[in-house]
Amino acid sequence: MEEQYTKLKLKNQICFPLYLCSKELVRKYTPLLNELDLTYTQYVVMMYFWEKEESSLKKLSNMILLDSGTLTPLLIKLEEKGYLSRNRSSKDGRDLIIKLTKKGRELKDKAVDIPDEISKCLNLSEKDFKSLYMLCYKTLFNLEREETDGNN
Amino acid sequence: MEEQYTKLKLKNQICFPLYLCSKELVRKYTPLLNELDLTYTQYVVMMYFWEKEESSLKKLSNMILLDSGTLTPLLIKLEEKGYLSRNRSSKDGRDLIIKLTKKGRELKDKAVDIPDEISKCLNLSEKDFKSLYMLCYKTLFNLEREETDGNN
DNA sequence: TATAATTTAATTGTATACAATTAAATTATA
DNA sequence: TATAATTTAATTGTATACAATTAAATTATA
Repeated sequence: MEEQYTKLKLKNQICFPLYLCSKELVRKYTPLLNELDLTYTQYVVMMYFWEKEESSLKKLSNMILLDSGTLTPLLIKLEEKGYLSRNRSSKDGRDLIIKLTKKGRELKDKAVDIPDEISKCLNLSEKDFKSLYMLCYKTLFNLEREETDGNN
Repeated sequence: MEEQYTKLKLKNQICFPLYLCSKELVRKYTPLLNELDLTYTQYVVMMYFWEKEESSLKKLSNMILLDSGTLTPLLIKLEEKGYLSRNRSSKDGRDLIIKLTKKGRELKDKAVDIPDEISKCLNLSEKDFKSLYMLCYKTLFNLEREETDGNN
């Protein structure tokens, strides 16, 4: 008859292992990223710019799902480290244009071994890796869809 | 020949969707938990105590993988809200014994619908839910195993 | 048994993360 | 065209999260 509380048990939550997984994985990155003087979120931003070279804050924000409240101070730090530049768009004075600097581009070479190091810690089969990957994106898609869905 | 940087692309990271998934799922909880005057982490702690009624900080810490630096201020807040009590163990003065209060126990009834609300947002099939669940715990196990493994 | 080593929680300092608000610039419209 | 609405980034305030350190209590050992 305790049935009504079953769903509240920690072991029945998906959020809990997801949260732990993400948190502990980020923690694995920390010692590797310390050598590049980056935090995990800064690393995500740098990965974005290693691919894109240049982007507005808005585009970055939409891609990595972090708002200006998080990104503005973080980007200022990356600018201070010399990895990025921040300038207003001449076309639209509201937009902030962020560019990878030479120093930022060079950092990529120092980061190149990190994915393999992490893979070793993860120790997942190709099949499991792909399943987890797909399920995360599927879940993310479902969660984001609700956002714009309105109230149905 | 760009091969060496392939693994650094955001779309090839598992950490990134995991991190987004966890973050966005936590964000789904926020409006529901606001009604109970809880944050997500506070909710996790309360779920733990709804099952256990009583625990030391050490046991809680081992279970939810958060250290005293995070938990001490959080538990103080939950104590101030009247959901938990905090007292030193009489057996071992280093241990902190945390107990669910009557008010904390009553909060459980207000939380009982949250799991279903979240399930709706997640919108995963039984099969996908179970896969994601297992993969998260498997990954978590692998990540934690490394911790005690030493350096092999 | 006195001291060293260990264990446990608390504290300190830094870095997100985000809701809510503010400020500036642009676009839409009366 | 002047004003209202919208868009964008920055700011403010609160709450984690964690590494490193400190302080108190207990346990191990010389």
